Amino acid sequence: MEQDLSYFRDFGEQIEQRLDKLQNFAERGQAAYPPRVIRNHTAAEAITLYDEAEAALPEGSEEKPEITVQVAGRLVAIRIMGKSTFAHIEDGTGRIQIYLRKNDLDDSYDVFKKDVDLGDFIAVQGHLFRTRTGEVTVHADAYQLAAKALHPLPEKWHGLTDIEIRYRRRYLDLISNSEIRDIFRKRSQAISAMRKFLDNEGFLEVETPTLQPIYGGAMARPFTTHHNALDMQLYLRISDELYLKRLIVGGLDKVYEICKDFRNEGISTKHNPEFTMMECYWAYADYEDMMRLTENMIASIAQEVLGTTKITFNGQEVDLTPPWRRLNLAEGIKAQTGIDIFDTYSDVKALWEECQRRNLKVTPQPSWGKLVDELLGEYVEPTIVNPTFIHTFPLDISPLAKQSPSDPRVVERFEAFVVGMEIGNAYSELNDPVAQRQRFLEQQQIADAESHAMDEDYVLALMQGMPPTGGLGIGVDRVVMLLTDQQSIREVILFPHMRSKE
RNA sequence: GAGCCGUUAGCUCAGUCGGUAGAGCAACUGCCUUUUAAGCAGUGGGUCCUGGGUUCGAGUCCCAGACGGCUCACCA
Repeated sequence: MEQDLSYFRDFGEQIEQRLDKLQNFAERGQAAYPPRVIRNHTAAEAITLYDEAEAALPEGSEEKPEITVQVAGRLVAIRIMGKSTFAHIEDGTGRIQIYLRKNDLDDSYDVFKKDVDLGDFIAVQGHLFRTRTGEVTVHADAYQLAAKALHPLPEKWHGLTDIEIRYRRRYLDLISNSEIRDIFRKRSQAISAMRKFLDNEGFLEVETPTLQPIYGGAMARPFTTHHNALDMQLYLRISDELYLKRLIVGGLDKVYEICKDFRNEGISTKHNPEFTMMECYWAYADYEDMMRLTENMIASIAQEVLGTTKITFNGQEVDLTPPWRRLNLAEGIKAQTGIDIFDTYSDVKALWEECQRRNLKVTPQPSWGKLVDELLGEYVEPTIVNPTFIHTFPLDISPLAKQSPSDPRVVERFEAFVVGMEIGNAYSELNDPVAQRQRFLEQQQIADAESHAMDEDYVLALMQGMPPTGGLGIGVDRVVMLLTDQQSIREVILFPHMRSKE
C-alpha cells in the first residue's frame, strides 16, 4: 500500500525536509529503520577501552592504541567542515565524538552531509583516536542509519525549558536535559535501596489489591470504577494498609509493599493524584521501633544514592543522620504558639475559639483533633528543617492507631517531617477488634467525605487476633524530592498528571 | 475550586506609544579535511494559544475561554 505522508507533511517545513531525506534513503535501497545494527560497544565502554589501552603503553611511547569499535546512538551535535565532519552521538551511557572524512567514506560521506540529520540514530564503525584537543573519537570507516528522526531536536544550548512540554513529552526532556535523566536514575536507585534495606531487615514484599470494594487506610477521597462482569462498584486504593494488616493476622510477620495509591484530590507541588507509597508492617514492633526503622531506612537510602546523609534542599543544609529529633506534638504546639492543648484548650470549643482568633479554618466540622492538626500544620511543620518525628497524635484523627495507655485522648502515632514536608506516617496499630469497630462507628458520626469507612471484613480479620504491630507509610515521591533537591513532585514523576488539551 | 503570572518560527527568547513580525540555535544553498555552542556568506520559515470586541489599523487595548506555572484550599 502506498504510504500516506500527508499527515506528516502538515507538521511543517523541517518535517517535510526530513521526509524527503527519508525518501532518498528508500530510493537508494537503504533502510531508514533497519531491524538491527551492529553495536559492540557503548559510548562509555569505547572511551574507557582507549583510555586503558593508552595507559598500558610504555612510558613515553610514540605508539598509539589500535582499537576498532562499533558504536551507535543519537546524533546530538554535528560540525561539518567541508570534506570532514565531527559529530557527537549519545547512547544511554553518554556521548562519544565521531569523525567522518570524504577520503574514507566517499559517496556515503555526501549522503551523511545531505540526508542524515541531528536527532537521527546511527551506527558507526571505526578506529579510536585522540583529537588535538584530547577527546577520544571514533574515526569512521563506515556508518549506517539506525533510525530516522522526523522531528528536529530542541535547541542545543538552552535545551527544552517549557515546563508543559517537558512533562507532556517527557522523552524530549530526557533527550535534551541530562540532569533530568539523573533525577530519574536516582529515583530508581532510591527505590532499589529501599527494597534492599527492607529485604535485609527481613521484610517480605507482597502485592495487595489496587481495586478494592471498600477503600480505607487513609482519610482521602477515592477514584471509583466499575467492574462490568461482576457489576460492582470498585475503588482504586487510597492505601494498602488494611490488606497488609490482614497479612499480619495471617502470620506474615514482616511485610511491605511499594505501590501506587490514588487519591481524588487537589494537585499541587506536593500532590499528584497517583503517587508511590511504601507501607510496611512489623509484628511485635511499636511506633518507636518504626521511628528507628524510618530513620535508618532513609539514611541508608541517602547513603546508597548520594553517598552521604548530609544533603542540601532548597539551599538549606539537612542532616539525615540518625537518630532524628523526637518532638511531642503537644509540646511542639506549645513552643510555637503558647497553646496548651491538654490544659487551657483541652475541649473543642475553647480550642476552636482560639483558632478562630488566629483565622484558622477547619472544614467541614471542627473536632479537637482536627484543630490540633491544623495548629501543627500552621505553626510547627513549617519550622522543621532537619528530620523530626512529631509524635503522639489526637485519637479522633487516627482511627487505626492504638490509644496511648497513659492518655485516652491521644494515640501512639508519629509523622516524619523534613524541610516542612511530611514524608512518613506511622503508628502502633490498633489490634483490638471491639475498639476498632467503635472507632469506625465514630468516624461515621463525623460523616464527612474523608472520614474512614466502616470495614467489617477488616474487623473480622482483627477478630482472628493480630499481634501488637507497628506500621509505617513512606511517601516515596517525597523522599525522592528530598534526595534530588526538587521542589515539585512533578519533577520526580516521569509522567505527572496533566489536564488533556481540548 | 480561588488569586496572580505566562502562552510569539521546530527550540530559546525580543517585540517601544496600537502603525509592514525580529534575533540566536535548528533548517536550506554555497565555501571550508582535527572541530567541539566550529566558522564565513546567503535563503526560506509565523493560526503571535482560541473566540469575540474596540479601532482606519491589534502580537500589543477590552471581554470570555483553553492550557501551563506559582500561591492558597484539600491531602501524603
